[in-house]
Amino acid sequence: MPRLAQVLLPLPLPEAFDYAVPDEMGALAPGDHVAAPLGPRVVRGVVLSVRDAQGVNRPLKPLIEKLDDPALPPATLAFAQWAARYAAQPPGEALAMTLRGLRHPRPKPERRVTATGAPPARMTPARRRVLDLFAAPDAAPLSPTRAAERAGVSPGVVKALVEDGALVMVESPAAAPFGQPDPDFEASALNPSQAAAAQALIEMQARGVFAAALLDGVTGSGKTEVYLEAVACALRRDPEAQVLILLPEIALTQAVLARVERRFGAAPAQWHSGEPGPRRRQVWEAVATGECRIVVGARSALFLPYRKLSLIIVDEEHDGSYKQEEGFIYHARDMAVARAKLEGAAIVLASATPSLETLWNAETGRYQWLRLADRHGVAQLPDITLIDLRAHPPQTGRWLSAPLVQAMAETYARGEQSLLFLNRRGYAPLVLCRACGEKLTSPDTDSWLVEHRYSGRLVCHLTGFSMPRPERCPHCGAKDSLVSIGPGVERLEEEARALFPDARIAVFSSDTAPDPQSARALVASMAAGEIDILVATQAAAKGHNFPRLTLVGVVDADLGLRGGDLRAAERTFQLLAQATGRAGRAERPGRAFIQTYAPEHAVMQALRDSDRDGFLAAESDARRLSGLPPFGRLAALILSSHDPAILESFARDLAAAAPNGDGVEVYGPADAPLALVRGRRRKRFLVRSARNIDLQAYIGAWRARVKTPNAVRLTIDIDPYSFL
DNA sequence: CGAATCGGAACA
DNA sequence: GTTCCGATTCGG
Repeated sequence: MPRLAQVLLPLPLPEAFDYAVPDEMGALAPGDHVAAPLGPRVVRGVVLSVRDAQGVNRPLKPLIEKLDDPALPPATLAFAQWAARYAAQPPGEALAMTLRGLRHPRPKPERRVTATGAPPARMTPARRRVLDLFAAPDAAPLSPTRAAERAGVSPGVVKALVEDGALVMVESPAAAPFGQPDPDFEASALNPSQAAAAQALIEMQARGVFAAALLDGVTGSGKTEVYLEAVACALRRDPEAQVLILLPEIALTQAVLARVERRFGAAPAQWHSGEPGPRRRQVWEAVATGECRIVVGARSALFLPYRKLSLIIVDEEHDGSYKQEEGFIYHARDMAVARAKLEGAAIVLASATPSLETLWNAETGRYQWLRLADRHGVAQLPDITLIDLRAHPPQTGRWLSAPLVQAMAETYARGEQSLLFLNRRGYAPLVLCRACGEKLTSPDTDSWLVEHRYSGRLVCHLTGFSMPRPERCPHCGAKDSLVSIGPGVERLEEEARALFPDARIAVFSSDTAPDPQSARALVASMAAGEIDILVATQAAAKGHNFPRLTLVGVVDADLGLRGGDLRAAERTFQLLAQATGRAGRAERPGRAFIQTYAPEHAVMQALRDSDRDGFLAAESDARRLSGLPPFGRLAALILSSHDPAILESFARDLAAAAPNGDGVEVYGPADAPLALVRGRRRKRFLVRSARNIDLQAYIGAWRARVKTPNAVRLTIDIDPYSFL
């Protein structure tokens, strides 16, 4: 009986394709890679299933060959398909993410030298020192540069010895970019609270089935040590077990990598976009074969082909950068939980400010809730004061109120450090023309141009467009009529300099610290006390310990609350809690001042009282009443087109075609908050449903009722986070 | 995703 | 009538 294979191709096709399996191909199993003909070309595909070709009613093309890449484990394949369905994307898109690491070339073999035993034609002291490196019978080959370094000679000496025949060049496969971890290498001492949490995580894993835990502890409570014990436990329990540690950003990666290496005596594999291609290929293969046991990575590491994934850690689980907003839109934290379920693995979500969704899962008992109460050392939480800007308005063109300036002066006089927090890059968020009132925006886009004084340019933070600050208004041509409206960190720095001319002042934003190295340098200089006043965006809000920092001023606490998306209050609370948490981390007590026009707002009250649980309870009640996540499901449909008329009429057609479903409400179409981006006009629908409704199926049925015109792009965002 | 094909515009 | 280019469609 001829056989037929169902093959998933890593392309945006609506379903898997069937191919005939040539008789001579031999065994073919799900997960195997094959070369399949597609139209005029040959593409890679992955076998989903093989069955007898009975009742096939169309002629099938035969597969070309079986490829010898390591097969995708069943759970990896199942996860890719599940993820695609959840995100309402074609299944091949998820497979494409899984196969991403295979597209890079393997690293070139390393060339190293070793001694042949033959004496060189001529012996010198330098040559002697090189040959001595290989004197021991079990001496390992070294790279030429490393041999020269170790012997303290120039590279030419090594090269000459090779030419002489005393050394020989050997090629060996590139070394793995990770080591084999030893779970007992260097366990850290845990305080009682940490030990109890670690023990709970060990017991959770002992059950050997899917289980989730929330590791909930303020900054400095030592979450990392606790979850590394859980990692050790996973490695110890099963010599083949693999662990994934997910991090929101590359900037954080370095610190965590160092701690993992210290704990297990070996560097973990890294997985993020900054890694060179050949290294990613190596990690991909080692993950698939099971050779690599710990991966520390960004969200895309979730799609790697783990052979035996036993534990997933999601660090800073509340962080918004887990949500991928372009292409394949997904939330890595939520998908990590799904993957753990499919793998029968354990998962630990760690945060000082857990998301409402996670907290709700902890409250309802779906996740085990582990609280780390103790703070490392003697630091205490800062004393928080709300400054009502209606009562203490700064002068025009100034942004710091009198009470905050007073506190800064006291702090400076004591030789202690202040941090001014304003989550706004550049000098001014808006430039407008005094003559004609025109607001300067990016070409074909509604978003304002932000003035950057350091670079002298106007920059669009949305599209990346930038231009020199013009002399004349581009709209009416008036000269010197452009005025900068509102503050950014650069302008705040200017104000701080005017107030404290002798203070050492620095700005910390993604402009002054664009890469991890410069960020580390700034952090080090702050920690060393070389800065008196640091003006910072959220780049500095998390993770750094500044012992001499005793004052945090939040310049515009209301900033995040505007714009009105459903997580605005939650995000503001998380961000400001982290920012104010910077103060007073050592022996000195800290103070935080929060400038706001709405001191009566629940977010501000909760911040003042350090009442996270109270705030979240109130926020959670509000969401329950309105049926928003996590109490209901939410999805966004975003339509965009260069042609406003087609967009308008399609939006109307789509609205009319929305199926009536019990427990589903469709809102829209509405203009997206940024209605025009890069010349494309955008409209949004929002779909809300009860938790028990299959929202993806509803949207699928809806979309099938109307043909999307070619001029319109339709994007589906399940569980939207951004409302732009 | 990428090749093939379609269709309109520009050209001789 | 021919050629060229961008847009659209199709693939098992």
